[in-house]
Amino acid sequence: MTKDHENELTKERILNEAEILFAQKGYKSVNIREITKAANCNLAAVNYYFGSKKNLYLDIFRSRWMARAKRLQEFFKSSLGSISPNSPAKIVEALAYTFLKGPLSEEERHRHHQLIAREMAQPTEALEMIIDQMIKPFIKELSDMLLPSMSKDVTKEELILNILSMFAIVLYFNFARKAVTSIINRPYDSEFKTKLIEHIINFSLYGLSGSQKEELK
Amino acid sequence: MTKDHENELTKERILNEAEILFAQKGYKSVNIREITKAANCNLAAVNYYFGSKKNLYLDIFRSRWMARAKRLQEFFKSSLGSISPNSPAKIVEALAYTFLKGPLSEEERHRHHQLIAREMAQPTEALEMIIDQMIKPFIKELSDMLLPSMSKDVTKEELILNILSMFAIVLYFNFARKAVTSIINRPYDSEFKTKLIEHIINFSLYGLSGSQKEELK
DNA sequence: ATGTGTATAAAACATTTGTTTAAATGTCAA
DNA sequence: TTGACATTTAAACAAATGTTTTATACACAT
Repeated sequence: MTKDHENELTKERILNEAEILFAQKGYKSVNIREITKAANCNLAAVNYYFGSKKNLYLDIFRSRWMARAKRLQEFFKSSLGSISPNSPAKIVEALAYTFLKGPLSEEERHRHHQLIAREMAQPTEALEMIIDQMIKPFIKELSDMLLPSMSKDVTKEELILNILSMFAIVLYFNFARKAVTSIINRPYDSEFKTKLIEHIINFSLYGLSGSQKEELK
Repeated sequence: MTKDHENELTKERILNEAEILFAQKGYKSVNIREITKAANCNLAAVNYYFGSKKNLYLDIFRSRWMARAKRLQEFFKSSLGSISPNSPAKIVEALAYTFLKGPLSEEERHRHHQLIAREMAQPTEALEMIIDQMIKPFIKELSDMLLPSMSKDVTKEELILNILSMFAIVLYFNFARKAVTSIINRPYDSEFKTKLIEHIINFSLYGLSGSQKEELK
């Protein structure tokens, strides 16, 4: 097949299956034979299309992960509407909804957060790209949105720490599902996720005081 | 050397070096040759003392990680003092201090959280043990401490979610250091950690509202 | 000193794994 | 149909890796 006809079926299948496997098991634990087997193609296809296993991994971040992150940010922005300035409550609600329900399927969301969690635990070139091109700009936007509502003596750095803490929670409940379901002792189903969103919004806005007795606050 | 004399030097050295390497690079990315080289012993020593690489990994959790987790919990409890009941503020302060300063060295703390983060992303037998023997009992204790201060309509499950969110933040700032320092654009030094503790306490207690303008709360 | 069990050492082994090669197959334009 | 190029396939390769084996060194009770 010629390039013109763009039969990328094989290449696409490899990207799809490899992403699933890397998310599930991590880079080192996945071998090319199981990728090509899952993608129903020959062993040599990975090196033929991507040059190396390492580069396939990076390509997944370049072509798949980044696109999805962009989708998430677009979804977040459009779900905020055009009313500006937005209250912190609205922003947090939109964030929690976007990253726990939102445009991604359950499997996609899980994959997305598994991959980024692995990168954060053990950074490769991919992390630098993600931080520079996606995370930093997004945090900048969020900072600008939140800043008008913040107390004067809150520094930019403190604001960023607040944003990171929200993401830390979202990340945790997405990538540590096994631990969460085992500790909470209930399945990670749609009903639980609804409770989770409610919790994350409440905790991000008010912390423990959001659950405390009125007279103690 | 006989068993009586307990020359565990080699075995101990292997445990020490292997833990460092597993924390840094993950199970699959560490090979026995680099462990035994770091521990200054023969290649066969791992299989001689531990039977297999897998079992060495599990032994690290059994003998090292669990002991350290216990140390942390003891430190937390003793830093709370015997005054009971404790306010949520006191509890959160003691938690943040214990897990970000506290009894562990910087390297130990980093290792500790790297290992548990990896287990949560990709559970092995170790995670079940950790959850059953350490995390669940600790969460139970914290729940009992916090419950008296909670609003009547807060369920036990919601309380656990609150506790997990606090740990999610602590975990994140400990295991994702590279990402954090890159985003914040400052080194992960003692000064930063002091700010971090302050932030975690404030965010865990009051969320974003702890940084908002008074008139907007 | 001798024998017994422990510990260390070096080498060998069998798999696994990423990559390369070379041949075969397929596609399409001229 | 033919030639040129893209794709697929099977086989081979070299390096890495967990484990086992066999021999040697060591410590200590008898």
